Amino acid sequence: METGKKVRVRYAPSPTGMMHVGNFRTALYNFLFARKHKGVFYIRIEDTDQSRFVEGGAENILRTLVAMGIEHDEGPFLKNDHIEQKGDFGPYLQSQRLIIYQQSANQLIASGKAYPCFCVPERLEKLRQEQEGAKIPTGYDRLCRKLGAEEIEKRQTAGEKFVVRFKMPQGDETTFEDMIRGKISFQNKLLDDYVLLKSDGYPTYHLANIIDDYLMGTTHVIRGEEWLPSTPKHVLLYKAFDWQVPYFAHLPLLLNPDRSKLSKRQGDVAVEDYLAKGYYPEAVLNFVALLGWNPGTEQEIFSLDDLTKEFSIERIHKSGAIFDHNKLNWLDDYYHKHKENRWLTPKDVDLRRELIKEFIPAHIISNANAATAMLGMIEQRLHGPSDIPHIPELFSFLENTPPYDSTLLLWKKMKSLAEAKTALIKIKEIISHINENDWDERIEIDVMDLAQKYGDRGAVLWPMRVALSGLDKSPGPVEIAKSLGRKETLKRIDEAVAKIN
RNA sequence: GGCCCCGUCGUCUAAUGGUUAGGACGUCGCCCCUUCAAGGCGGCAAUACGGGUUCGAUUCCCGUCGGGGCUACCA
Repeated sequence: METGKKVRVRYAPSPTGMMHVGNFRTALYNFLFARKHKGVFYIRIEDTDQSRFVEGGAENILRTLVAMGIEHDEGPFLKNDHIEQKGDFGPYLQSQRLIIYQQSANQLIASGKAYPCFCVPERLEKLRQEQEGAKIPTGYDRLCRKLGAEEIEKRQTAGEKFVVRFKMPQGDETTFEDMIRGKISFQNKLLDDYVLLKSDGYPTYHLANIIDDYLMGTTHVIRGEEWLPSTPKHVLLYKAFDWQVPYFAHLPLLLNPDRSKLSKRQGDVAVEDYLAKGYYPEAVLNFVALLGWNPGTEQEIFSLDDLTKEFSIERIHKSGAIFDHNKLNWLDDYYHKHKENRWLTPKDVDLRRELIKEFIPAHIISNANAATAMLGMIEQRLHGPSDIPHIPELFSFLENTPPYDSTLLLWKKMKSLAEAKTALIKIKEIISHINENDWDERIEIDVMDLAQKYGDRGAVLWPMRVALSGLDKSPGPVEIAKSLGRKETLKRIDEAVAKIN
């Protein structure tokens, strides 16, 4: 690593809507790297594509970062839902820096390292099709590179639209050192005269990114692997400006189960989606941090502080990692059971519980005790937030007993249904004496007491459970009775008794 | 097609020349037990393939195969 120079890294999202989990991981690793080296972590918004502008996109990203507990030192911040900027290298929104890019592009033209190109999109499209048809590599044919100063001026004054292209040096090769992958080189002759400035006056990513990384003092560029192929273009641009090239680290991609780049279409990809579903931010962060990196120990649970202490760029992997929901669910469940280890979610706030509440039937919600019991029962048996939408199917027996055969009421150690009937009648007798107000506390004591006296607990508990749920597999009978309330419980037992004749 | 990157259980990964190739998730089985779930215990499961280098390769080199990314006036 460079000696003496203070580390400055950034997260530079394009505000196109939601925050992709892969982008979140990039932000997290940058954050961790900065903290680890006592450097600066700043945010820059790369809003140079007018066609992809999304109202509120930048605000949304900032909000998500706050929700995930990732704090930056410089850049845009949200105050009362409005963006304000902090730091000495601003503005941090590229749309506010247009003049800088334009001047830089002109400077490159003046020094002969870039040139205006008047080729219209239609020509470029046709060219590309011809190249594909001829099965030769696609790319700009450098037609406008040959234009003389006179013609350029003539066409510009005539008001012809143009872009500015980089004059790619021919021959030789460009090599750079990636902190994760080592030395990588590309042949210059295979590189395109790519566009720096678009005809609408906005810069492309390549131009704006390099200028800003330089002007904002970026020491290390930590970004996704999808940028690896364009890195030589970036290196050459730095050199054209005679600027020092920063260190690069290209992170392995997050993958779909089929190993393609993690994308919408194959499930949720936005951090906001997971948060909205009731996942704990700690679980998402812990999970994502371990995709492509680990400290080499057998530790699985990491707080943000742990990560800050342990993180090292040397231990980042080279190959992509599949986003496996099973492990995310397991981690989420861990944080659900170990509130004390959560560092972000207020201990008394439980989004997951709020989401489950929405599935409790109206007639139950009016009975506070029953509602609490049902909530607890459902909560305990879910395998993760992804189960929440399936509550209606999973717990449909709470609404209505599914049709079931009376033989299901027969406990495996019983000889005849008459025994089951007797047991049910005894259960009914006992619990019908319980006062509505004492229901919650007495039901368990009385039922278990009866089961104990029977000598064979199953002889009481099995028929009761089936009577209440209509299922061969379900939560315990007492749990269900509490969730159902006194009236419904008695009704279902009566129905079961009536089935046996 | 061209360029670049990658390749340890199904998944996330540990082990960078010498391990019975370790852990976690999932899965399967057992125990517990009123069913299920939970919990406890245990099992199955991997170095892509072929050549080298070496006394010895998961580890270093080459090739093959496989996967992915990029190939825009998007980032």
